[in-house]
Amino acid sequence: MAEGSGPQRQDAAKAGNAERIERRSLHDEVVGRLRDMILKGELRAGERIPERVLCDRFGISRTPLREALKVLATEGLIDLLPNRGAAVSRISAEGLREAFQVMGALEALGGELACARITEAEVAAIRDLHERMVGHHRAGRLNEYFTLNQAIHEAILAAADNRMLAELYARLRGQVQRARFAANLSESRWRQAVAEHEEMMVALDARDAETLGRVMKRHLSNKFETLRDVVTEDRGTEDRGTEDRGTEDRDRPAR
Amino acid sequence: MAEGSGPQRQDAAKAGNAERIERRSLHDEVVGRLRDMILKGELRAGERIPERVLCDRFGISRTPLREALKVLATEGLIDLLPNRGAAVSRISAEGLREAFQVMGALEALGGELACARITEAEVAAIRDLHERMVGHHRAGRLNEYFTLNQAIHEAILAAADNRMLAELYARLRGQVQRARFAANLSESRWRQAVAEHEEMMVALDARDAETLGRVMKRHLSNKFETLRDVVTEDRGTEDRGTEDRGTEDRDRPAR
DNA sequence: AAATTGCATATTGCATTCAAAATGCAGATG
DNA sequence: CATCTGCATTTTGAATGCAATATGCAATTT
Repeated sequence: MAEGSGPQRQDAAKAGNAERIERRSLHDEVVGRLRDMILKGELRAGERIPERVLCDRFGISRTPLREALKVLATEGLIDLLPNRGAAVSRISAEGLREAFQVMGALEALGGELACARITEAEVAAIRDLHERMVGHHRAGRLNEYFTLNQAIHEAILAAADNRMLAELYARLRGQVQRARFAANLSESRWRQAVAEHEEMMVALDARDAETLGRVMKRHLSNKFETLRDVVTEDRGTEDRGTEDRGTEDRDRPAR
Repeated sequence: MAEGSGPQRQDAAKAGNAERIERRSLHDEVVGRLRDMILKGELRAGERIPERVLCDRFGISRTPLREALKVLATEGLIDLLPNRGAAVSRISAEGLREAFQVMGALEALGGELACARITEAEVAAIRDLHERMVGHHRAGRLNEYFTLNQAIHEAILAAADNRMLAELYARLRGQVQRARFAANLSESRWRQAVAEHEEMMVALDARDAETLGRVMKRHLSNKFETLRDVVTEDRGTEDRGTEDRGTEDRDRPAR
């Protein structure tokens, strides 16, 4: 999507296409792109982001970029230091705790609401996800486990039929996800998590809203406990091979 | 050193701001001002906001204004229509329900967390607020009742010691507040609300987190029920197709 | 006469430009 | 030798200008 040559965007000029023409404005595009970069760890926590660098990278002027930065600051992904530019926000252990508490409440709510509305088919789909997830656990496939784990939570939240809830949850999850706690997960914690998921399935089958909510909340709380041990030093980019520097220094633009 | 004021920043301090150093950037200032205007109803829901008008009103150029609009759009207070400007977002009955569900979960969480951390002095302060609130109820002073009511909820949330929670809650409350449900409150509903607050105090005194959370959640749910009746009566179920038919001056509850 | 089309105007999106603050460095000063 | 001060450079904050899209009106067509 990085047609970085010209600021002009001529999209979908072809006729006969009855589809909706995708006309995202530049700043919207930039918001999405930057958000991805931060969430994927391409921009590390604490890293300063000179406007010029991003302008060059995206091939746009500073105006839409600055608008995008304001949006991301509102979402909490970056910090805007007055007259000193933007920096990828660093999530503290304290902030992590707070986020997990809130996410726990939101998940619990999602579970409760889902119990009231979910269809048999949706439950069946979740059960399928669950069983495949358990299989991955037994086989020790952590990555696949996490993918399905997340899919299950998303499916429950989707069944809750509350856009605002889903949106807030997604935002918090985005912030938390940067901590990358996935890698480290002791066998006992993992077993515990799977056991909690079993409880969740039972409650969901019974449409027991209160129990489901309570279990999910506890589940999140335990998730945080797991994570807290890992974090304390919040830089955990394991899949980016580009870790070279020490703690925090901004890199030279090098252009 | 250089003389103080340049030709820039002509009437940034229009209202006689003799406060701290004007360290706030223009767009920040504008965000706050616009948010207030929307929350206070000076800009009505659905109203289009031409950039030029606001630029003239604030005496600034379009750049910081546009940055502010992006932020407010992220907060959900305005909608940004591509190439067609901004409009104050209209909260639907559906959105209201969703917001109250989420707020209920957040309040419940706040109550639970507060039970674990709150000090005796804080409880005493809340009890004082509560008793004064009950007095206002008995005397039929609705406005004073609402003020203290809000103060109580805020105090509990503050005791929860979770900034993220407080921030999210404040944002949702802002959105909901625009519906102006305060005015109408039947006697029976009012009594019920006070009774729920009594329950809350009991649970808080006992530091019974689970009960407090449950009660607060139910309290919010009932609050929504009250509000829903008012809203549906106010304007018929928010048909989203028609934007402005005779919108000269509707819903000004004249409080 | 109603609907459609073409043009003029207004508004938005983005780029560029200008001003102010911050940062870095060299020289002065104790 | 360490620290402070003044200047130059860099970077951010805000304003203006230009191109593209939308809106409104009038003339034309059926």
